[in-house]
Amino acid sequence: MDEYVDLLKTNDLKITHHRLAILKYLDDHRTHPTAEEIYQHLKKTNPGLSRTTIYNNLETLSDSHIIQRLTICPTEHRYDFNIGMHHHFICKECGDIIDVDFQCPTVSSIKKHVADQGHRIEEVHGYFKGICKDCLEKKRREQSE
Amino acid sequence: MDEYVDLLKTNDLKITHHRLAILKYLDDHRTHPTAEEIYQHLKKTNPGLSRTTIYNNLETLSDSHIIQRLTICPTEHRYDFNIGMHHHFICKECGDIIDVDFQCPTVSSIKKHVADQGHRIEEVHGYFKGICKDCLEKKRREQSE
DNA sequence: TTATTAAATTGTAATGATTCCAATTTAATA
DNA sequence: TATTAAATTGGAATCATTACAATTTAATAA
Ligand SMILES: [Mn+2]
Ligand SMILES: [Mn+2]
Ligand SMILES: [Zn+2]
Ligand SMILES: [Zn+2]
Repeated sequence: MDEYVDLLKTNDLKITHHRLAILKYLDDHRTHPTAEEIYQHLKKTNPGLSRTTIYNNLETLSDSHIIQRLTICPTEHRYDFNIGMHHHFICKECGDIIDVDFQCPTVSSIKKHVADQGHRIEEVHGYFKGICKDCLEKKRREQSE
Repeated sequence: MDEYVDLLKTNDLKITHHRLAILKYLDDHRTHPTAEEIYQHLKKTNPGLSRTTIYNNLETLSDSHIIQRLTICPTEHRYDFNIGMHHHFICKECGDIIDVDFQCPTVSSIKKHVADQGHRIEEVHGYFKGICKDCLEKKRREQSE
C-alpha cells in the first residue's frame, strides 16, 4: 500500500483514498478493466463515489504514466497497472484482453526508424485481435450438439 | 475503378454507387480518415447521402477485409484502404496517423506464440503514440517567440 | 492545531460517435 | 419486366466520456 503512496508522491499527486483504491484495484485485477468496472466495484465500499472521479483519476494516473490506458476496444478504454512494454490479445467474442508474454526485440529498431523521421514516440502499443481459446472451445461445443 | 467493382464482387457485395465512392475516397486519401470525414466529402456530390450508409458500409467493407478499421484513437475509428500489415504512428497533438514503413520481422514469431496458446489471430495491430515532426517544430517555434 | 489554498470530488448536464429501426428504394436475378 | 434480398434513409436512441460549477479536502505553513 505504501507502494501506491510512493507512486503518487513521486508524481506530485495528492494522496487520496480514491486514488489508492483505484491503484489497488488495478494491481489486483490484471484483466484490463474499464472505468465502469472499477467504478461499480469501488462504489460498493464507498457509496458516495462519483463516476467522474474515476474518469478524472484514470486520466491523471495515465498522464503521469503510473498506469497505462489501452485504446484497443472499439467502444471503451481499458486500463493496465502494468506499464512495461507488452503486447495484448483481444477477443472479438468475449472482449477479454490477455497479456502476450513475448517481448518483441524489433521494437527498438522500429522506434529508431520512426524517431529518425523526426517524430517523438511516447507510447508503444501492439495487439492482436481474434477469438480466444475459451470462445473457440465454446463454439466447437455448440456446433457438435 | 473496375478494381473496386472486383473487390465488391469477390466478396458477394452489391455494387452500389456509395460503396464505390467510399472505396475511391479511401484509395485516394491515405490519411486514415474518419467516417465523418468521408461522409462530409461524399455528401457534396451526393446530397441525399445518409450518414448511416457510411457507417453501414465501413463496417461491411471492414468485415469483408476489403478495408481496415483502425482502433487507435480514443474517440473515433479510422479507416485504411491498405489492408497489408503495417504499423502506424499517431500524433497526440494533431491526431494525424502516419504509416510506419518498417516491416516487423518478429510478428510471425509472436503470432505463433499466441496461436500456440490456443487463440485464433485475425488481425495484427502495432502503433506508436507521440508528437509528430510537424507538431514538434510548431512547438519549438512557439517557444522561441 | 488552525488557516489557507490549490487540487480533488461531486452530480448533473452536455457531447458526440455510433447504433438501432422501420419505411423506402434499389441491384441483381430470372 | 417482376421479384426479392440487400442497401439506403433519417430520425431516435445509446452509451462512454467530458464539461462545468459548487463543494470538499489534502497539503502546507503560521
Ligand atoms: Mn496488459
Ligand atoms: Mn495505414
Ligand atoms: Zn473470448
Ligand atoms: Zn502532429
